[in-house]
Amino acid sequence: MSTMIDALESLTPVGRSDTLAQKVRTQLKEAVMAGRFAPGEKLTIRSIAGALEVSLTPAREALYNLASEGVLEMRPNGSVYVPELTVDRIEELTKIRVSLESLAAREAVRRMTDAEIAAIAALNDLIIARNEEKNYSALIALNWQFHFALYRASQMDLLVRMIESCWLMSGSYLNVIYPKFGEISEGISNHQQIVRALERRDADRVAAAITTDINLVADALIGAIAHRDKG
Amino acid sequence: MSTMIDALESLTPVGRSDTLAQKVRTQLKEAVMAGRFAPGEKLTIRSIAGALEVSLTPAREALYNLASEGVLEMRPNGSVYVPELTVDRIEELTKIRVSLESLAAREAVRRMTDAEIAAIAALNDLIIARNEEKNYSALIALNWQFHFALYRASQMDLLVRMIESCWLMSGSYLNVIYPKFGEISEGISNHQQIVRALERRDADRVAAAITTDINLVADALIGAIAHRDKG
DNA sequence: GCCGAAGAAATGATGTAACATGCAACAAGA
DNA sequence: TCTTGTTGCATGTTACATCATTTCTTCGGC
Repeated sequence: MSTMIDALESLTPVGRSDTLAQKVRTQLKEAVMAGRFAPGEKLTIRSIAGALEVSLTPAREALYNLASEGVLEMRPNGSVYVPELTVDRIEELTKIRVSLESLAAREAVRRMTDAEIAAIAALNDLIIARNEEKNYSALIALNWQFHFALYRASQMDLLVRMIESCWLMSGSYLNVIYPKFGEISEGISNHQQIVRALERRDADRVAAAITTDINLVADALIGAIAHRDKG
Repeated sequence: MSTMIDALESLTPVGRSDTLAQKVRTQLKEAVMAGRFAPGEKLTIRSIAGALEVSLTPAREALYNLASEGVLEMRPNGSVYVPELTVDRIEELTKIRVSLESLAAREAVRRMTDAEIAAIAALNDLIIARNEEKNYSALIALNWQFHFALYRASQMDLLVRMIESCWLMSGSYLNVIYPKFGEISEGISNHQQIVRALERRDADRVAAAITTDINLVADALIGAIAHRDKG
């Protein structure tokens, strides 16, 4: 009997084929985060519908959904644009992220199991490995997993959703700085600090290290923009 | 000639009538915040479309928009529900609000002009007056204006939007506690503290008073829920 | 009386057409 | 040449028809 239950539990939920709107949303999100759209580019409902070969309805829904999430920008006439990359915007986002992610980290420390901490430490080892291999696309994905494994441990769903929004909003910029940022040893050593502080369950140090992490990324981004605007 | 120009200048821009979707959104939002829907109630696209006499398209857009904002809750099958009022949810929202609104308040203190501070003080005087008159619906509206006049002074648009989301999410609960809460003198005296701290441009005290304000509301809400679940 | 299957109703998802609005190129007149 | 009015296209908005899925109802058998 127990084997049956195990078998059942091992089953992965049937690939609930997403709705078209969700598929469009996913594709758009990935395209934006990969920087495949030019900042300021106008995304019309019909152009998206045409490119992805769906009708206006799901295209519109995906577009407006991402706009309400802040990943895209909606102007008063209803047109949707790819947000511009400005220093002010990054600085604002950074302050918000520090605030929200520190909170999540502190709550996570209180509720985290040893197993969860070990899982995060393991993720960090993978990150170090990928960094040495200079496999930056894998590194970005692992970095996401590392941080959100921590935040999810806070057991605050709303908070995690808000942090995800922030990451999506800044995500389009991340690819601007890799691989440059990955090569900075500070980022890696700071991740080590997060893990160590977690193992000691020192909420203050975890929050401080998270803050450092966010600021390192922000500095790299602002540097990249300054470089771009100059050259 | 000058009279003609004066005539033009006297014209007021025509009130750009909102789209149907926006009107539906507004009505739904207000209904939710006024507590006119039962917690857990299912809101179908067709029922909304029928009640407001619009087609499915704007009804659907408004519903999904509010869901993505967290005001309403979307289940995996696409159905939209009015969120339940739980202690956990309120506690989570409270922590997030403290985090975000403290940040906004601190930034606001740094950038606020004397005129803006005076405007907020004036709003507070109005709040006191409405409270004495026991005009609680006006009080709720003024309280909103008071807080957001402060937050907007931070000049952080993204942050203000996020705070608005939090207020919308907790807004449906506010009417549960008024007028009970309004009669608590702590809320009023604490507002005084916010104004005083602003006038001294003491960021720490402003943030502390804001935190107190949020926690007072949260306590009142949790008390109301406990009372409801008991009786 | 309880359970389950077949059918019916409700509901969400999608496509398509018609409509309204805004914008830009273009033409006519001063 | 500059201004202004016009026209056509691009685009968002809304309604409606249709399909697929979920959910409810009902009825028959155990």
